[in-house]
Amino acid sequence: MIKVLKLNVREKEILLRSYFLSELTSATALKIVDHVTVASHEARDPIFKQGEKADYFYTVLTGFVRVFRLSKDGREADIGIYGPGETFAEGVMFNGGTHRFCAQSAEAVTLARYEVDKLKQFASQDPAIGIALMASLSRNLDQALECVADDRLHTAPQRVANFILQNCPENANSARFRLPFQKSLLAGKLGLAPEALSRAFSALKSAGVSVHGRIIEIGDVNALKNF
Amino acid sequence: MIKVLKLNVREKEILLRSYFLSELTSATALKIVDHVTVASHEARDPIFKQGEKADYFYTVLTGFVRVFRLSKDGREADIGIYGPGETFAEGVMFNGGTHRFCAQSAEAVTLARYEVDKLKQFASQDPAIGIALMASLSRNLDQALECVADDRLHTAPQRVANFILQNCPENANSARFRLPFQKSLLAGKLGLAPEALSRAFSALKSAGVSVHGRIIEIGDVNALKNF
DNA sequence: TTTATGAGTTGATCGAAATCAAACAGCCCC
DNA sequence: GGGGCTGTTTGATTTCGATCAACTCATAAA
Repeated sequence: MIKVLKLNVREKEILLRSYFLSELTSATALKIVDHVTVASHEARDPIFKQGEKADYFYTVLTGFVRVFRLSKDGREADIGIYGPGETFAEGVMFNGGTHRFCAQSAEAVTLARYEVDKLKQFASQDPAIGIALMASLSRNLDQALECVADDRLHTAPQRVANFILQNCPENANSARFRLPFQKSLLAGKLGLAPEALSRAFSALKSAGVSVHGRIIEIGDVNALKNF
Repeated sequence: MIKVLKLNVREKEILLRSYFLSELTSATALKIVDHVTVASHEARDPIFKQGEKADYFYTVLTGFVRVFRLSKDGREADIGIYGPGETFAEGVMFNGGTHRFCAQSAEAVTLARYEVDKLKQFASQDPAIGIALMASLSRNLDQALECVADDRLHTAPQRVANFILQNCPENANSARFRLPFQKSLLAGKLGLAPEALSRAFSALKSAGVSVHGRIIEIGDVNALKNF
């Protein structure tokens, strides 16, 4: 079930700090925010499906969104998980206006929706808007390329180690953090079956990683880097 | 060995028809072309290396370029092969000015080089330039996401079948084309070892595909789609 | 307290592709 | 023609992760 609303104050705050809009002067950002609508989705709602006409692209305000390809035989492959402040599906502004992937709320989410036509119009008037969109596209492109390289070079435990390291403060040698979403979602993001993720965590015990529910504890960050 | 030159007439033609510049009015495109330099590389020359400062991004004029991640232990994973008219490494305009991947000429290539600073300046003055760059980024993003999905959903023979189908005319039921580059390069692009590509071609014989050197013949396009 | 439900783990098996090794084909050069 | 050199193929083996199935654990519902 979707509810569409205008932004409240808190949502506006989040949006202005998002990767996309934070690149802009506040005057410009506010002009865009004025044309944004909010969509709320319950857990596991479809947001859009591949093949559908694309009228919007999105920035996540709260929750996590799973973007995936659905194959002919019904299997799904995740191509990205997007959280608060991240923008997804901006590609539809240039690829003929059709979604090439499916998107689904992993849990209850609120999304800011940008109208494609409106944003195109804005971008054609103000170079700064195009540049901010480029930065967002570029960020997502880098992540996708990183993902391809990671898939092709590293084993399951190594990919999990990488993910953990991305969530550690840079300098400390021991750390602890909480997974922001379900393990099954992380598995998909890393291109693994849930069983493989579980086994990968086991394998990382020897490198000083311990897992209690969603809490990950890292005993020795350097050991993990060399795994 | 690199030689840097100004564009000749033929190269200018190719460049104006490239995915990036063809999005622009010819006046705007010509203004950009005026600031482009040409770099020629022999086969297997490094073009840039990951970690290097990035002063340029590129459009291929002739030949093919291989972009890849080099891992700590010296293995390489391709993240893209770029041919005539395609633009690569535009991401460096926004990711802090450092190359995150290596690029190498697969064979003798000529490249058009755009100065990052100059292009940023142009983009901040003329919205159309930003939009053209976005289209290029968007194209490369789509390809990268497609690649992730393909890797994760399909077996080696299926990925090869997909590649072949992309090179077939849409309607005909039998077709024939010539690989534009070495099989080992194709293997890398598809995330396969050369041996696996070879075996994948063998597996596709049963679907009516025959291979003689670089010539690929497809007997039954529909059979290939259902492989 | 039971029962149900969903997430996660553990075990056993299977399959796809990497790896290692060797044979083979084309091609340029002497 | 013979000798490299490179690219490709074929064969044997191994490894990683998917898959299927059973089981644990926690939480919610009855």
